[in-house]
Parts: sequence; structure tokens; C-alpha cells
Amino acid sequence: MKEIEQRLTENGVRPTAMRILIYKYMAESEVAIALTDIENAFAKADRTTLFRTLKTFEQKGVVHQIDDGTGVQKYALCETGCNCELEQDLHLHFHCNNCNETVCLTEHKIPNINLPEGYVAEDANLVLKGICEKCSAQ
Amino acid sequence: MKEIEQRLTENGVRPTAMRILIYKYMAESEVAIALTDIENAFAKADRTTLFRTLKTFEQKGVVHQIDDGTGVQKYALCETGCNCELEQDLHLHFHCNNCNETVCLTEHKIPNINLPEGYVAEDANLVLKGICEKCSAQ
DNA sequence: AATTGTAGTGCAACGGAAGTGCATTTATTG
DNA sequence: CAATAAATGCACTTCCGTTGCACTACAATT
Ligand SMILES: [Mn+2]
Ligand SMILES: [Mn+2]
Ligand SMILES: [Zn+2]
Ligand SMILES: [Zn+2]
Repeated sequence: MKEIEQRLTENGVRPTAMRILIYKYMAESEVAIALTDIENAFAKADRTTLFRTLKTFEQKGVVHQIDDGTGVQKYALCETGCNCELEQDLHLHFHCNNCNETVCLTEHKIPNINLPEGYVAEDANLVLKGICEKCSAQ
Repeated sequence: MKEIEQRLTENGVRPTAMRILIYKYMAESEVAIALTDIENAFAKADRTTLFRTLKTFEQKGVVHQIDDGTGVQKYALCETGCNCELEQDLHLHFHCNNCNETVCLTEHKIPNINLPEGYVAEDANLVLKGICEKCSAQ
């Protein structure tokens, strides 16, 4: 609990009750989280608050956004000390076509790509799709 | 004109007037196309028709869908003989943060990635974002 | 050529998800 | 405590993708 408050404060996010709950919820999840997930988990709270919490978290580097190709924005907590802005720090994501869950593969960085003359890369997104660990074990 | 009809027929798509026009429009474009682009280009035609044309094209392997992270689905013609379904045939895409256009880099295949035990990849999407050739030349 | 069936097109409406303006509540600080 | 700033809640909007159903054009069949 205290660690969460500290983590948020460190990142310049005021640790309100709601924010701590959302952080906790995300920390306990092994998969990337969509706004609707949080909405379902905290039915009493207003969507807007949850939405803005995610945006604040993102902006302050508490979470990173994940575009897994489903058309729904997902989010996951950043590693401590991660620097999502840096191109090197970008890891790949895996989306399971079976259970529909998306996970961070933080160990797997996006390889360097040689671009044609004139192209300057600032950011990258690599998503693999297929069958996840859990689903293939069954 | 005749080539377009042939191409469509080959792929099991009946070459209606509208479809030929849309194909032509996409062939003349150097960048990936969104539904709204086509909508603007063919204001007389109905959205639904254009939408379904794209879906038909996609399903029959005439175009491939591109998720460039903007939240808007884009499409581009497939290379002749391309096999989008095959994992090896997947090329990367580049989205320009300046002009907002997305291009296929068909020469640049997505590199092979070692996944952790249990994960089976069936598909992949790699998008680089930054400044494109045209924009960096100015 | 008329009939029948199928595929394509148009209109209208729906639904999910992201986002915004503004009022209200809660926290901070002097 | 008053004054101020930040967070939350409600209502409403926009954008995009999608679907149901009616209508039309086309192709095959008799
Ligand atoms: Mn991640
Ligand atoms: Mn492409
Ligand atoms: Zn799975
Ligand atoms: Zn550009």
C-alpha cells in the first residue's frame, strides 16, 4: 500500500484512493488492461475518472499504452525505472487469439530495423499474435 | 483497366464498376488508405458499399489491413503473388508523425522473434513511427 | 425474351469506445 | 478558517466500424 503511494508520488501523481485502487488492480493483473476492464472492476466509480486516471498514469510514466490491434486501448504498468520514451526500451507484446488477452514480454526488446534513406524512427510497436502460454498448455 | 478486372476476377471478386474505381484509386495511392479517404474520393457512393468493398478485397487477398496505431483501419493493395497469411510474408509499416501518412515497406520483412516457451506466433504487426522520407526532405 | 436467383448497392440505424465541458466535491495551503 | 487547486462525476459528443433490410443490377436458366 505504502509502496504504491510512494510510486505514484515519485512520478508526480497524487495518490488518491481511486488511483491507488486502480494501480493495485493493474499490479495484480498479469495481462494488459482496457478501460472497460477497470470499469467492470470498479462499477461505482465514473468512467471519466477511470479514463482520466489512465491518461494521467500514462502521461506520468506510470503505465504505458498498448495497441494490440484489437481496436481497444490497453494499458500495463511500467517496470520500475523503465523509460518507455526511449526507443531501446520498447518491448514487444503478445496478443492471444484464443483467450484474447495481451501480455507484455518485457524481456523481448524490439530489434533494430534498418529503414530506407530518409526515414527516421522515433517509436515502434511490435505485436505478435497467436496462442499464449496458458492456452497452448491446455 | 483490363488488368484490374483480371486481377479482381483472379481473386474471386466480381469486377463491378465501383470496385474497379476503388482498386484504381488505391493503386494510384502511394500510402495506405482509410475508409474515410475513399469516402471523400467517391462522395456519391454510399459508405456501406465502400466499407464492404474493402472487406471483400481483404477477404479475397486483394488488399491487406494495416493497423498503424492511429485507431483508424487502413488498407493497401497486396503485392501480386503476396501471401499475407504466411508469417514470412509480413512486411513492416511506417507511420509518419508529421504528415500522418502510413506506408508499406514491402521490402522490409518482420524479423523472426524468439518467443518464450509455450507461445506460438501466427501473425505479427510491426509499425515504426517517426518522420517519413518526404517530410524529412523538407 | 421472360423468369428466377444471386450478388451488389443504398439507406438508416446501432454500438462501442474515446474524448470534452462544466458543475461539484475533495484536498491542499496560506 | 478562507482561498485555491486538483480530482471526480454527469451529460453529452464524436468518430468509426458494423449490421439489417429493402432495392437494384446482373447472370443464369428455362
Ligand atoms: Mn508492455
Ligand atoms: Mn502493407
Ligand atoms: Zn491465451
Ligand atoms: Zn510524413
